[in-house]
Amino acid sequence: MASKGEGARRQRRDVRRNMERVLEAAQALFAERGAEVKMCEVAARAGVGVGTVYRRFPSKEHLFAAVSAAACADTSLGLEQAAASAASPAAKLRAVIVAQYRHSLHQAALLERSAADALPHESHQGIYPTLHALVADVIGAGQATGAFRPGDPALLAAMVLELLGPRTALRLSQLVEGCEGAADLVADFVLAGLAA
Amino acid sequence: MASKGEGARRQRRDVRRNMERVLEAAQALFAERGAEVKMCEVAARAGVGVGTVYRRFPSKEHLFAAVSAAACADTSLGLEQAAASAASPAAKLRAVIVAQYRHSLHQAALLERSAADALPHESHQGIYPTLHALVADVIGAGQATGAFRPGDPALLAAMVLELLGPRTALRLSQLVEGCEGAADLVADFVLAGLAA
Amino acid sequence: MASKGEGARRQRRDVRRNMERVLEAAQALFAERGAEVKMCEVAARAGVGVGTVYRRFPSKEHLFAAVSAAACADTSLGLEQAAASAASPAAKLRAVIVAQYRHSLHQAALLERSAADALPHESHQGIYPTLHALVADVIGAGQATGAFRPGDPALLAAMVLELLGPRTALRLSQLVEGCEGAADLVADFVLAGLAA
Amino acid sequence: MASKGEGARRQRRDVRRNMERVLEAAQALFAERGAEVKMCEVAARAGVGVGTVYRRFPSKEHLFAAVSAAACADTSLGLEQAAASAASPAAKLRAVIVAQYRHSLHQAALLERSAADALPHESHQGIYPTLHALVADVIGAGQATGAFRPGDPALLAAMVLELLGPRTALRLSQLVEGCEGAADLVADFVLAGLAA
DNA sequence: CATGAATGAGCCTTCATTCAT
DNA sequence: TATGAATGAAGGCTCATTCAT
Repeated sequence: MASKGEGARRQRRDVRRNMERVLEAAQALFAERGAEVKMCEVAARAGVGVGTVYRRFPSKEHLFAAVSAAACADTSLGLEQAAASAASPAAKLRAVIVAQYRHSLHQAALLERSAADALPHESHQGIYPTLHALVADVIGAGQATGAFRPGDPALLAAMVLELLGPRTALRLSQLVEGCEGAADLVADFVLAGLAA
Repeated sequence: MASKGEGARRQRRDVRRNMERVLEAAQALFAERGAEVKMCEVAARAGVGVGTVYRRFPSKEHLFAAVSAAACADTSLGLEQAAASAASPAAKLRAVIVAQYRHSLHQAALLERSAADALPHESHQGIYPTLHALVADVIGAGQATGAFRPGDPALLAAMVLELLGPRTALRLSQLVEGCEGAADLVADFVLAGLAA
Repeated sequence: MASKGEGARRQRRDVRRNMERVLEAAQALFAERGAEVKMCEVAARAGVGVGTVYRRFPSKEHLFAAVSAAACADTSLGLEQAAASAASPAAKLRAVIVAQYRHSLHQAALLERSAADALPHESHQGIYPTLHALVADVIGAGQATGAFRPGDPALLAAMVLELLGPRTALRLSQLVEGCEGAADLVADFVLAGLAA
Repeated sequence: MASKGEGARRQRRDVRRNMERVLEAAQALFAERGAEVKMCEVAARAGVGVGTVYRRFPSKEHLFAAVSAAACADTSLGLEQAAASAASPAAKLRAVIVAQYRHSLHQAALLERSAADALPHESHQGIYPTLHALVADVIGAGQATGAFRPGDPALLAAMVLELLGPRTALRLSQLVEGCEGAADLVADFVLAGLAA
């Protein structure tokens, strides 16, 4: 009995480990090549059989959604912290941009809005709703302090968000050799564009 | 002889019409749903058989490239004209943005950078090289007149380009109900971001 | 009226010319590459449209059969003449072999027994029945004169025929650089094999 | 653990059985009708889905090559043994002919020279090079002992080979009701044809 | 009659998903 | 529970055949 409990516990640990490896593998591959990766590739990279992948995730779309959601949760947290760590709206905005760029580099394909397309019905919306709300809030706050020029915060935020997509982060980071530089460049531009 | 010439001429007209319908269908479908559309869908939408599509375009990739190239040529022309029609760098930039937004709405998926991915070899690069050069020139000119702040024009142009993608145009246009408004919004933002 | 008659006559001549060109083209292509040639290739080589080919030959199989039959008729004639032109059975046999080899070189794929397979139902049997009868007769005659060893002439002829196929002719001719040499080689061998 | 090992072993046996059935099916169909058989026919005859066929053989050509290679290996072995089992050149030659005829009956289309055509690149050449070398050697040996008449052994062997093709074997065997008789007939003829 | 564009059935191949072991 | 072989629907492409001009 004891040994069976042992075995069960160990097995449960293996199960969790397997699931983690699947998620890691999927995350890496989806980030690299988007939705075109084959399920058996994910399985192979995770070192498990396809069946094991399907045991946890009923379909490719579900796997994609799960990976995507995990990436979002991760990123969301970083964004909140970044926003909280700065005082002025301008500084908050810059911090958010930097945080977003930092996360983007490893998740380009995943964070794309199009990612959500993969699971149209019961899907989550990616980080963009969160990010949009955050940026709009900061812009509103900045307008209240007179630091930013007037205008519909939601609209301005939507525009700023266009500069915060993962592909954008990727491309600009390649031009400046580093995501810090890219984030700074964009932050300068955005702050100038919003300045009163 | 005369009747033969007649027939040939008429036939050639029909053929051209068919080809145009194929291109239109492909353009519409690719723009909507990217490269995932099925060839038989294109054929069906054009009102022809698959064979007819393959008669002009040896493969799906060729069709995609053709549609893409056509869209680019079209857009490029509009961009040149827009740039030429304005005097000051700021006005040029605004005109370019408006022109790009106008074209983007019907070609979202096609103008995407990713479009080029579909035909890796011997493929054209989309309008982005052209657009980038154009914007960088304008920015350089603006810096020369002291209208724009200093900074690497190529880099600044790259950043501005991120706001000129077809998906961006699409999304912002939906928020403001109209591509004119979206283009103005972006132009205001960009000009403010670049102002000296 | 007269001119119409003129036109009709001329037209009929054109028609015949077209048909001949189609047959020539088909003969050349089928001989080179067997049944895998495309109908449009035949048409192109003949300098006509596909429709014209189909006007004369209801299907690819019919065209193949026609070409094949023509080749057979041609060859058959040559074989009869060859047999008639020699006195002794041995000389006849040699003459037949030479004649067959001469014709084979331009009709390899066509003369194949497999050619008949293409049109299983209403098809002709190629030259092989004719050739077999001819050879069997000659062998029988040779046995009657004591020049050849005894044995079922039909069976011996069947065996000899295996050395007279177009592919065989082709291959041996390539080894000896010339169909004359190949035919002689085979004739020597066959005559020795049949000698009393 | 034990049960897992059991399962794995049993599964591996099933897998092998499936592969064998695929090969058998392919061998039978290719032998009957050449390269024109459809992959789904092979699959159906093997009692599996198409996917299963493609799991082992990346393409139709690969399958064809595999079947062909297997047939060749099989035949080659038999030929070597036949040659080794006889003492005099004449006996060797007869043994080789018999062996070749025996194998041919079930592999007509596969052993054809044309088989190699299916996979132009990296392909094997069928048994014919082997068989040719073998026969040429035997002929050379026979000439050395004075049993066979003089002449280029390679050339003579090429001619003899024309009587050893699978189609020939098939046809002659049908005439004499049995491959033994056919082989004897051919052997008698060949030995007479080569006799000094 | 000639033409060749159009047709579409059918083939090869891929890959998400299932299920026997 | 893990495995990965098996499945088969579906997509890209070809080519014999038809038919409007």
